[in-house]
Amino acid sequence: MSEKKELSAKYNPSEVEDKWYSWWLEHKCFHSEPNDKEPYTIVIPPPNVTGILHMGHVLNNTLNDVLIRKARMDGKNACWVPGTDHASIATENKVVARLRDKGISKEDLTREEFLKYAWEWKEEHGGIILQQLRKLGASCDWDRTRFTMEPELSDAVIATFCYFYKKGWIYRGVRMVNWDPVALTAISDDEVIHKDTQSHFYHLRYHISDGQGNPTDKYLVIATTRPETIMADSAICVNPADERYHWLKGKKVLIPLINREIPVIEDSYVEMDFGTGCLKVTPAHDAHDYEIGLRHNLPIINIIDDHGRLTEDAVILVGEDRFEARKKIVGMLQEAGNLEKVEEYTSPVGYSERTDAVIEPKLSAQWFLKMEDLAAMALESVESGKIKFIPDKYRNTYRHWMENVRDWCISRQLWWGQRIPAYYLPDGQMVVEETPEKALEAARAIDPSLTAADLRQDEDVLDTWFSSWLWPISVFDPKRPGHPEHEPNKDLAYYYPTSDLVTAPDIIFFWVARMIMAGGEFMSDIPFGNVYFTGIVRDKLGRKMSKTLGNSPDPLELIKKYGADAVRIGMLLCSSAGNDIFYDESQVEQGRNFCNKIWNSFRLVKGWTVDESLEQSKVNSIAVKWFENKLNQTVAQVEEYYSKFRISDALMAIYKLFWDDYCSWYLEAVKPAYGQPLDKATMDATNLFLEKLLKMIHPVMPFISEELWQSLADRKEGETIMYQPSPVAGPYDEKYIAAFEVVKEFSSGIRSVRQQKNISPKEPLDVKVKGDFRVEMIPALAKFANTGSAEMVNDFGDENGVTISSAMTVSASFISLEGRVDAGEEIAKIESELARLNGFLEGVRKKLGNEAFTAHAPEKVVALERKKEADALLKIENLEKSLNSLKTK
RNA sequence: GGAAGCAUAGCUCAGCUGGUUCAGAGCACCUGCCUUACAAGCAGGGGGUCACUGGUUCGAAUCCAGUUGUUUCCACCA
Repeated sequence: MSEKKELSAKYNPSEVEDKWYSWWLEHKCFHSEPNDKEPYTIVIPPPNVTGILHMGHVLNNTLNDVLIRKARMDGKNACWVPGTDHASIATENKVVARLRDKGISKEDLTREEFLKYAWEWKEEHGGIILQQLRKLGASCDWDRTRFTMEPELSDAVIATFCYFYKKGWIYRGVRMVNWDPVALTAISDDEVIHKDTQSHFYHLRYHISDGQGNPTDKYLVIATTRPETIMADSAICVNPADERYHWLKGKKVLIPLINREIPVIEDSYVEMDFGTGCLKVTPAHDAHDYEIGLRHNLPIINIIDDHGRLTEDAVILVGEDRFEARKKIVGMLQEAGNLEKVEEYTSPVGYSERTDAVIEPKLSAQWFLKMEDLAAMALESVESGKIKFIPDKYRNTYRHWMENVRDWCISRQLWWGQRIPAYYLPDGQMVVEETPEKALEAARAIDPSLTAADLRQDEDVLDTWFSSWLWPISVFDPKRPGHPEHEPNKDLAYYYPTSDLVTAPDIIFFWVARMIMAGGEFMSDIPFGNVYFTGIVRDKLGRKMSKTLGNSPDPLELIKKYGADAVRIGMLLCSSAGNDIFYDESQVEQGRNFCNKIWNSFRLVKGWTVDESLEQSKVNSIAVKWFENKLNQTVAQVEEYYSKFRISDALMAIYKLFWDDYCSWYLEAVKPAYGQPLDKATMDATNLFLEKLLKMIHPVMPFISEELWQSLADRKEGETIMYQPSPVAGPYDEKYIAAFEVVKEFSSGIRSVRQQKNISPKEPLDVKVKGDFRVEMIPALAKFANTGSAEMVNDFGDENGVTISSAMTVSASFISLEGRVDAGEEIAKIESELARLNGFLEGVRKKLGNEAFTAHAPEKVVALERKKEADALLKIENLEKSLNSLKTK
């Protein structure tokens, strides 16, 4: 890597990124094996196998990579396990859509044929996202890549199902589920999104029956948004306290159009002041109605099929789509005189998160996992502080959910996923076993005459989260889930529990909580120590990034344009934990500029020559000493930020250290005149500083740091910055740093005077300094501000022969510039400063004069006030002298 | 409807157990500069009643209450 090449004035990331990523892979830099070091483990939140990298992934994986690279440099055995999720609904949808394009309908295929297509498609298109992560610089241990549906992990899922079934926690039940008529599956409550939807409120007349099934003139009015379901009505319900409807007691009414007779019942569920106070009860198509139906033993009449079409049982409009049927039935009701009025109405309607179809409440047989005990344990893990959430506020959300948890519907009516290992005997009995062989064995224990062909396996597959919740365990040892008696293998014993989890808050229940449950159940231990919740990436206007809005940039394009390091910086700069990220390309631009700055600082130093005979100048010695202190101070600060997961603060501290302190002050201080050599001590110090700085930026900017680190010195074969120890914070002298700060401020002040007075930076200025200013710092001031003579004086004023024409103060130091300025202007300036100071002094004195203050406030605070008073007095005194000397001129 | 969080410069956010880190940072902005590392740069500069109203306190951006705005989560009325 040491070929001498002219370095370009601009950093070119694309040249170095691929080079180093392949180099890292070649040298197995990302691979981890258990050893005697402390492990640091992260499992990736597995992206959908068919997913494409978006900005959310960029944020999440950048944070993961920063943590893992930092841990690696801190000497831990860092292991980041990558992988993908089979995402049953999303993937099956994609496969179905793909087949449709080919003119093939899922219904025409057998399960086996469909799965063959799905696997083919997965092999072809799956895992693209993992390739994309490499572009970002993710240092995953690719040898450990897992897929939630690979055979071993599927076995783990099946074993887990059997385990809980045998424990009695998995049961089959008829429940009102959220049916997605497009995906043709039930989805969990959490996957339903309620959106306010503009619809209509139809007021319908139900005539009272004469007892013979004939309508009378009397009628009641119900209000509904779903008139197409009236054929499924089982009753009309009113509140027993509603006096308006007491006359209805014991009456029967007729369903319009089909004239079926249904009873009027009473239930306090009905709100008297909502709608008309009469509710049509449709147990098959509404969750609440179902509950009422159960209470009152009402028949369940299902008139909507899986596709959302009306069935034979509807009597009318058979075969029509539910929304078509709604339109038509409204016309029919109107014609029949049953439509009293129609109101505009906005109500929340459930949509499928995956397909955006309107959810149809549907009664069906589903599998459930009891949550009570699992949730109690998972809640305790967080409440007790064993697992920390960052930011802490998510504990509230978590607690609320855990205390109100409902049983988990784990079955999905899909093919892509782990098929439920329940086998039905011809007589309807059921056995649950891990393999068909074991199932047959169990079945034969019931009926010895049975053969494999007699058993019918359940058609449903398991919810994808039922495999993801095992992830922190199964990626290491898939034999453990479902078999807590199985001795953990070497990997699991070493890497579990993992260290930190970085994920988005919207899957806190889907995934985070359930991993905690699985960990507790199968490992008797938490799955991770810290959970860092990222925000949601939004655009500048605060909108969620989405495909339909087209406001989501393609991360790969960004990487191509700005470089991966720049994209990482851009993402991190605006990401405090748990807050949403307002993404703006200008942040990535800032990242790119930073890369370029680093690059050029390297170019500068690289161009210097050393003259070993040269003594180190005073300026250089000051600069080296100062920067060493400053560096140590910043390292300590950065470590503290990391320990609190304040990644963007850590980055900003490093950014300022590199750019402001190192480039703008340190390098400017030691920079030799053009073509001049540098002394060896300073050169060595500079290289050492650069080396430390590169190590500090490596976790956030892996590529440029490796590139420059490799060219900074001759490296041994296979050496990489990835495994260099993080800089350790040495002691630092805060007073020295503060003294240098005064130099910086005076330098800025003098530059400012130059600009105002149009004095060229090349023209030396004479200055006098008084006060706390450290004499030894004068050479630094001279270099920064180009002072001709700079000397310390005891006092300003004519008696010392010093003419004051411009004065400034920094802390308790004063500086004067001679004969450069208009006296009137200076007088005005000083007078306004005096006024400000006197006001300040007055405030301080008032405070000190307040007995309540001096009596109650801690001594330290009072002392501080007294110091403020003294400092102000000193400043005032000096300014007044300056003023006098100006006025006497 | 229930719960939680947030409100500080044009933007994004720091500001820990009230007091020199108290009004900050980065970006953006304005003014000079193509000064031999970098115009993706350098130097300088302006900008905020800390949402509002009360309270506690010697002292409040910070603690308490209320108001307004906002975000998220949960539940959902047919």
